[in-house]
Amino acid sequence: MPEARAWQLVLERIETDLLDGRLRPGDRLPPERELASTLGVGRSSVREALRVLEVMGLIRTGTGSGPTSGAIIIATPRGGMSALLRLQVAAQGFPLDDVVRTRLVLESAVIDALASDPDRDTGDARSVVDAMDAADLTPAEFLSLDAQLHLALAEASGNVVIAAMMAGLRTAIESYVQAGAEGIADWDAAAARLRREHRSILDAVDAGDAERARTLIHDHITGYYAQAGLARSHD
Amino acid sequence: MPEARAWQLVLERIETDLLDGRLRPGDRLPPERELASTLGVGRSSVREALRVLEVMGLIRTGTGSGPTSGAIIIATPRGGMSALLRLQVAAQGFPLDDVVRTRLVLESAVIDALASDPDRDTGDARSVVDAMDAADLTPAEFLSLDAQLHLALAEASGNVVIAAMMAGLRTAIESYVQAGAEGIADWDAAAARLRREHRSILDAVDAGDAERARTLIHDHITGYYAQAGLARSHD
DNA sequence: ACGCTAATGTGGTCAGACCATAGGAGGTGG
DNA sequence: CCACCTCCTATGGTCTGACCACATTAGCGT
Repeated sequence: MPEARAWQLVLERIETDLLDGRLRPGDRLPPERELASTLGVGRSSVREALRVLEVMGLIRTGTGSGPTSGAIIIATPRGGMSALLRLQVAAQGFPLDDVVRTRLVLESAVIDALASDPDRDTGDARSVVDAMDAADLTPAEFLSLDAQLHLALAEASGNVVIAAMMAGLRTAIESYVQAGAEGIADWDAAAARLRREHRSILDAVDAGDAERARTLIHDHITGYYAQAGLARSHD
Repeated sequence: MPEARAWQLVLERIETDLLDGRLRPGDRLPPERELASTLGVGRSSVREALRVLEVMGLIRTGTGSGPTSGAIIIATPRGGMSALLRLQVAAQGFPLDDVVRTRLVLESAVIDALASDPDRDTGDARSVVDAMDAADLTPAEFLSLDAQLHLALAEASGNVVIAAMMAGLRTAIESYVQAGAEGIADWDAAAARLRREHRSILDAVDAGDAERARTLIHDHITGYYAQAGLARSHD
């Protein structure tokens, strides 16, 4: 039954080491050659496993010598989630429509949690909104700040899983959002509207009006996708 | 500027081929050796990229000859999402608590969507609930069916992104759920309660009572985690 | 004590070899 | 002509060994 492929063995070993606490964030993995001989597999198999961990955001690899070299546990979930969602959308495993709807669900949850949390800190989000007032922003720059804003809100809600998913969903549809922006006739008017909506949402959140904030964010997102020609016939 | 590492080049090539429609689900990738020579990289670099795609659920590889051999685009997001979330939880990138809260958000959204959809089909979910009535189920079997039930609901809602995320979140905390079950003193009573709650939820959904269904699913999940000793102090 | 240089440790990559497997081609016997 | 068996071929899976690039460190010479 030794069906397990060599690289899976490496992956499993590292996973159990993580679960059992033998490996913790910040730790360095053994050198590839050592891992290979320890586990009785070839170095190429070790590398395949490490590559997976790297793309998933669990490790960072560095050449050379010293404390920053080798494979280090970092556990930054953003990159991995983005890569996964982007590739799945590209491969048509995730319909664009479902991505947008999922974003709507998560965004609503974030806004709801924030508005209901008396200890909320929307300072970062306010800063981004202020930065979006600059008059000479290109659509690309504006949309980049928009992504930052929504991400800042997700982070302020304190749920790293949701924040990672939001970042990933946004990345996955980034090129489509970009393309949609170019199809908007009066960009300045659209941007002005988005600015107003952002402030309204933040005001509702800071006022603790969860219901109003939820409605606003819903309309904000569906409105944009409708205008950019990305939405289907859903609510 | 040829900073890109060889395997990233392979990954990018495949991604752009997907985005441009040169590769579609069901298609076969060129053989590893051919890809390597085409892109001017070594075969091991190609393999590292393919390994990433495989773990993310984009391709399936098969040895031998014929139409089922080679790397085939499949785009089944479940496996990739599960692997990512499981590893991130193991590496402490995702706190268990946030995973549970995210599950709550998604599950509520699923139930809400189902209850509000006049064309809903909860037949699969009903079947699983019926199967859970078997008297001689071990806790492990019972929990496995429970996972199936929640997944069936997610699928019935028609959003594959949410379904994949739910499956992944469940996988990520599977071992903890399992451990929690063993710590429950009166398992039979707990299981009976879960059965009742499942039926109540399905009844509310089929009755189109979204609000009641939402409340029930919330209490269902938080109740279990509280009993299994997995929950923190949140609502 | 300082500064340059060589050695060392590490990931990144490639080339080549071999194995296991699955299908197909082609021969062989009925 | 067909059925079966055998060998060939294409493919992924793995290992080994060899380089390279890079960053640190040890050691040497002044």
